[in-house]
Amino acid sequence: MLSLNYIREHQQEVTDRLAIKNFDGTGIIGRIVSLDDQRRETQKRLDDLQAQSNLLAKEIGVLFQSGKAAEANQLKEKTAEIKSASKEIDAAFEAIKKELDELLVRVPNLPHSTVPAGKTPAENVVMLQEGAIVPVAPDAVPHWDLTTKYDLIDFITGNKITGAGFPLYKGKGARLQRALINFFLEEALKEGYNEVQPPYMVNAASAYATGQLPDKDAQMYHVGLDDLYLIPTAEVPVTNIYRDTILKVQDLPVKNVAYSACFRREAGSYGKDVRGLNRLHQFDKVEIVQIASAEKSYEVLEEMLAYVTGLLRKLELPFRVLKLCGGDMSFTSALTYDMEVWSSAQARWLEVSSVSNFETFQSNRMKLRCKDENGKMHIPHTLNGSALALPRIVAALLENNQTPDGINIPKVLVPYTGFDVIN
RNA sequence: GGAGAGAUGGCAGAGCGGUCGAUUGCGGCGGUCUUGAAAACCGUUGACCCGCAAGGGUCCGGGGGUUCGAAUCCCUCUCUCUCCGCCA
Repeated sequence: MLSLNYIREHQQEVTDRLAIKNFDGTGIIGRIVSLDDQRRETQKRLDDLQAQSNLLAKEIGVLFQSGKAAEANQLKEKTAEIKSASKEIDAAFEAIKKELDELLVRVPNLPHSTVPAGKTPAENVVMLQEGAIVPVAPDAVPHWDLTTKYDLIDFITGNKITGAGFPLYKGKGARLQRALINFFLEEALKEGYNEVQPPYMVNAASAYATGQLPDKDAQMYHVGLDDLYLIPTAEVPVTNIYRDTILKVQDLPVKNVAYSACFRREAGSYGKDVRGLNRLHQFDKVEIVQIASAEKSYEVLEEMLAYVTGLLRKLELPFRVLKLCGGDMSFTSALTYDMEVWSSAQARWLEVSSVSNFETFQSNRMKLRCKDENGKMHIPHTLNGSALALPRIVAALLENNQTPDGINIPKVLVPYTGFDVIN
């Protein structure tokens, strides 16, 4: 979330920048500032009463100990008055704080100054496009036919076991998944990331901290009996490692990588978007997460971007990099790059990665801070990116590499798959 | 799932109704000594909120209660440990 002080001191700027994200902040920002004014004033009154009461309690203690019970009892009456007065003010104080918190967590992050305005994905800016988009043979088929032809993925049985969006990977399909996960993890290790295996369910506090709650609660699966959420991405548990912690500034940047299954309800999706592997309720992803100093975070973002595009090159996939426009950015992000690969048989771009800088938005929510050599506190920036999400990579690999004799596996993956062709 | 014990500062660990934000040890930081280091010795060392400051307030797992006053008493939740049961 945004810091209250920043909102107070830059009301107009905040409202203007939120507008780039298509968020109308005119009402809510004013309300937040006025609530904060009330909060400060109420707290002052409460603190003063409390100070009086503390003083009296001490006096009473001294009187009792020196045997002056009558005087002590006289003072007690005074404290009763203070008590009932502070009770009322305290109730008001709590109500103010509650409303303030509820509003504050609903304000999106501010977009970086370079974020282009725009309302729809069509207004995202193409930063880079690489790899030849070679037209495939006229008889090329989309991946959902290839997975059936080579018995790689059984959507029907997945449907029976669970429902739509929960595919069953089989044989070389399953092995290809495992190979990709290993490849992505090994590459991240070479890049200096520390591997972690996080829980796949998180509590509400964690989901709030990274910004999935309260904004996107309908996107997550919720386990009602235990009040836990299935993770929509490893970002949630991995970033929450650092919730309520104080890092040393010299330990930055912190670089973690995690493989996890991801679960998303994807309510409202339909049509060609959900065909085959294009959009699933359960999918696999390797996620990189960094915590960096405010000064370095945009360098780190570029470095993460370069790392992800490097993976796509190694997989020999044509790709492009988009800088998201305000309207297409997530609630939490200050700047996001999306990576898309070309899916030849569908003749469309598929998003396979999204790398973002959240600046202090998540750090503020989760009370993540770092201390410098002089003991001064700073708020570090959090960043993350998919490196990479599997299903659409698989879709593109299958479609782009299909030949009449089978599907060729990129050289770099062969040590991981143990086979170089699917036929 | 059953029985018991516990949750205090970076860590260990006192405190069990009043001057305790908290003894002490370790660790960290600064210094003395030393050619340098170690050892020894001295000092220092939590976070948050309001305030220009002085200062005030809050925090001893979370929430609630008793009391003039709670780290200390009561209730409740969560978590941890030990034993038993079950089990990948």
